[in-house]
Amino acid sequence: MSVPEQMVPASYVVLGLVRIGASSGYQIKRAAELSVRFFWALSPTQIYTELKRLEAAGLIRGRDDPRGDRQRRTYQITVDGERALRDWLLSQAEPTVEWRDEGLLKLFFADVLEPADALGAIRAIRTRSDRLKRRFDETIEPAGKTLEARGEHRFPWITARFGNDFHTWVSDWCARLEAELDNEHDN
Amino acid sequence: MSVPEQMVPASYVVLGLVRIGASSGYQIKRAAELSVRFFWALSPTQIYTELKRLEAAGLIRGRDDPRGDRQRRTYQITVDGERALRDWLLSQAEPTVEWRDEGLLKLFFADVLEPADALGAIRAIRTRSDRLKRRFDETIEPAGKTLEARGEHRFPWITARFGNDFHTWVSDWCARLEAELDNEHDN
DNA sequence: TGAGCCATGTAAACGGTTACATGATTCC
DNA sequence: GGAATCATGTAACCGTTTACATGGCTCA
Repeated sequence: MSVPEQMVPASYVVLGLVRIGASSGYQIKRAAELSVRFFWALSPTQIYTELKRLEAAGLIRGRDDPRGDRQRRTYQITVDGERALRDWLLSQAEPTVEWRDEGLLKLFFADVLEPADALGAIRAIRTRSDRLKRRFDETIEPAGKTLEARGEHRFPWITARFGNDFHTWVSDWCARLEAELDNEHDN
Repeated sequence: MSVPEQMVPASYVVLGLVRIGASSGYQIKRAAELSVRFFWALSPTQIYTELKRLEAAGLIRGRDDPRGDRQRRTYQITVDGERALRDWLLSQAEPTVEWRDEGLLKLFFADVLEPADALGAIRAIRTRSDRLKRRFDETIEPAGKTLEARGEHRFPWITARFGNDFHTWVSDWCARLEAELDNEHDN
């Protein structure tokens, strides 16, 4: 207990998902897929190693909880874990952000291309956001809404709305730029 | 030449920046800081190793070009390099995107906090975007505008406007949400 | 009976960052 | 004379992904 342990944001994702009800590694994997994966991706490998580290640090407590002959280990957050989660949530340092977008990279270098192909670079970003927006409409927002309707948590839905609104905004921004450049070409 | 070599997006950033006029590693570092760094960060280490790899692959050609006694190596893109850059720009695969945002993560878990502290999580995202928007206003957009005014490239400016508009949008989205939640609290 | 999901991991590789080192030039 | 900038790198580490492996359960 009170083992300091180096915590990275991914640690808090796993800790937080255990806190709000995902008890096994597999459940965390599925919950992440329906929620945080668009602004913090987690691989199964990472989830299982993080669970072991959190348990060693005393922030979660695990027990073997098989379903028939199928092995399973479930976890719950400890008092130390609650405190660690709150401390992180309340920490005043500017939250880190990292964005790696091949689409914007291609847009940046689009001067190298013919005008028609440069337009393709914009369209690629728009198409991608349209696809991702559909994911938010069809699965991520409904999942958040269900939680909210059950009176459990509201911020998962709010965050899903952010993702949805963001992709709508990107799509519109691209459409406006395409129209602008199209117009030039016609003159 | 025509060495296939494994190219990652970072390779194309370096190749592209050489293409549009940054000739030495240090110049690439500075150019990246004023342009692509917000949607694809590059460390100096990466730049110098990437330059060597690109040269070994025949995509750029380098020569020692010291300034006085101060060493310097400058590069220019080759015909193979031009083709590799165009092939990447024209590739039809959906452009990759990766977003890791500690701010949205904290928002997602904000149910754990008191309403007043949850509001702090939103404000943190807004404050960060306000700061980044200032960076776009003060340095990144002007740098792109200068290029455009000189009739060299227009897409660096367009991309800078995307970044600027994006942070404006995020800030507004957060302000609306804060107002919404504030209103609840008053009732 | 076989596909798909539930469930948990290990080993190796990968892309990228941090810390550090060196030395010249410019400009106040 | 000293700080800031120009200029290039190496070694070690870090977080994450990919590929792979194992096996049980569910349901058409």
